[in-house]
Amino acid sequence: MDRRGPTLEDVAREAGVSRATVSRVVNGVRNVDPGIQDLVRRAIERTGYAPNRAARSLVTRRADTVALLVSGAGDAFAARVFADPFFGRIVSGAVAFLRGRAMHPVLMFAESAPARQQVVDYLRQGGADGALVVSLQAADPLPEMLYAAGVPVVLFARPPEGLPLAHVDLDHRAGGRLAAEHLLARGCRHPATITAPQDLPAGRDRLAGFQEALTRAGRHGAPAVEGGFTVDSGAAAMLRLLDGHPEVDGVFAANDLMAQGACQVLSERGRRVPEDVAVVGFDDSSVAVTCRPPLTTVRQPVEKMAAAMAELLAARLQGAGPEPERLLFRPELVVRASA
Amino acid sequence: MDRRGPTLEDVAREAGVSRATVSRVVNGVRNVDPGIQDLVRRAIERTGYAPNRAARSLVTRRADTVALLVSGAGDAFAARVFADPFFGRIVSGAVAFLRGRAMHPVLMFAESAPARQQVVDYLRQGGADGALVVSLQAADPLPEMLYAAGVPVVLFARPPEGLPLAHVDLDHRAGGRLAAEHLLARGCRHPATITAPQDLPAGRDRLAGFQEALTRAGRHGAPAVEGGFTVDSGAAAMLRLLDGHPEVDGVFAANDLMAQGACQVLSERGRRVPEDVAVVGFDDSSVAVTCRPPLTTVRQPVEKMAAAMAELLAARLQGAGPEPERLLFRPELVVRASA
DNA sequence: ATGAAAGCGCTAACAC
DNA sequence: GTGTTAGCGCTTTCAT
Repeated sequence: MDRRGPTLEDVAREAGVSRATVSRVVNGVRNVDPGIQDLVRRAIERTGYAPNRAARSLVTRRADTVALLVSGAGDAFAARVFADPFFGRIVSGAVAFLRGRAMHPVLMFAESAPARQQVVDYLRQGGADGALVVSLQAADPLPEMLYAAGVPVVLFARPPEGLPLAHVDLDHRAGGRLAAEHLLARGCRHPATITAPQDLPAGRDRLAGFQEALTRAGRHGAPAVEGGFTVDSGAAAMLRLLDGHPEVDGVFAANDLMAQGACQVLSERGRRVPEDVAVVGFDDSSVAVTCRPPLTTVRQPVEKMAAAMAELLAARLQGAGPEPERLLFRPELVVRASA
Repeated sequence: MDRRGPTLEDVAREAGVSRATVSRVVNGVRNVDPGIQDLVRRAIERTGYAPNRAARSLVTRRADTVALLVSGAGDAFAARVFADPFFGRIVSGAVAFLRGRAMHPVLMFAESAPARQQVVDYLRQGGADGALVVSLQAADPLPEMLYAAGVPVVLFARPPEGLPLAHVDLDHRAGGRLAAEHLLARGCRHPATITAPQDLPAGRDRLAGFQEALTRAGRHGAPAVEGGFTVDSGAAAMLRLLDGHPEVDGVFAANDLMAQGACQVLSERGRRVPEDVAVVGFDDSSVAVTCRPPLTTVRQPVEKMAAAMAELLAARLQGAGPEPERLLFRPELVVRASA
């Protein structure tokens, strides 16, 4: 268990120079004679030297690590997160940016009060220099905790009211409009919607945008049933919609999983998609492709957004002004078979 | 950006004791007067002290962090990983064990050569004390690299030939047998299989177990087509099976995604599942539930296995003998509608 | 039971 | 261009 390896001192001795010189070579500082650089590099090779992170970060006050926090609640939280390709896209985007910046991305989960506390402690103790956080619940205490701890943070989605935190977000309202406009353009006369949980600002915005576009087209009061982002909740909502409004010929589901649930119910009830009822999803997740029929859906530029988060954080860590920034992204419609 | 907080020294001054005493309180060492403990705790409260990880780990030579490495290759690797609930279960299991052990789990991806190198460096530099690794490709260089770097490692699945690394694994052969026996018990007379990639030991074992059970029952030479773990590959394999062996009335797919693909093709070809063709999957992933019909499938006790991995690693870090251990787990059959 | 003091391995002034 | 040196904040003997 004694993994103590060679130190700078050892390399210095081996190369016949001082610790400082080796340090300069390791950190790529100029002002080192090319010949000596070579000497040192060979000594590093021979000794198998690897710098000690702890020692380095003790003096630089940086961990060169950023935490990617996925926050939410509930049992089997990780299982749910991993069932949703959405997070994969966020991770891909963030990781892509951080690599090459010599910043190690580490993913952590904050699914319960103790887990949250551990994560906050980890950051307060300097385990990472800052955090990118993706929050799944409306009233998530994590952003506030991180803010209070003075940890540099960038959020995916709007921060809770009153918290001045940097963030990136989608123009959800525009997304809702996109869906409505597409359904109308296809000739739907009785559009309805399966909404996201309405305690989420994003959920309210998608609904508002949808209604706004309908209103603008002279249609009022489209039926709306609230779902819970899962396939089952989408199926249940579709059943209620069908029972209460059998004339429905177009449905906007606030995410793809619910859209899939809706499609299943429709097909069980003998309604063809899209001929009898057109369905539009949201997210362009992988189920949009595997769903039968493949889903027409509103796509968020998630990777770009995640990369932007990472960039915002990096800038902040470099000492850019502390004013929290905000970046808003535009959704686009991906047309497939379902609408 | 200067997040320098209060130090042990500050707390000591505030409490009117020495650094050493504060350190003892923080680390829960006995032999500290209860009155003084209180004093110190209050001082910590007042100052908002948080120990500095770097300083601590510099002296203890431990990061109190373990890396959860997901290794594989390809574009949008993270996206693929996040589409598969399997990883969620691994993460859940490992995280559940590590919490409460005061070990921070950090998830990292090694999807390309540079990423692999970064991850290995991170560990060599003491960013984490050890690694739990889940490898997705047959010839993954990561385990070997970690072994060479002297990093304590526990693998999910069998290590490459000749590498003496601790690991947990499923008895895949038993899984294949379970599937075959179930199909036979249902009365299938013409069972076939869609296999996992045969360069994976697990893939070979599942097939071998399947064939073994059939042979034992007096049935030889069941048709087998190799798939690639995806829905599409399962669909393609099912097509080939149907074309070459129209009499097939039972299919064992080596994972649930392929089973789903098979079900889709069967239904498109007018075969009812399970009446005309029974289908058994593998993994008991979330698609097993959402699939129509829901899949009968071979379940791995993934959470238990992951927790065991973490436990093995923890033991190793505590200085347990360096002989790599191996733990083999038994699969079980989950019966749903498809077979 | 508590304190004093010696480093852990590294970077960054500061001399030369 | 290179070496010397002073810490970074903490744990841990060793005295007391």
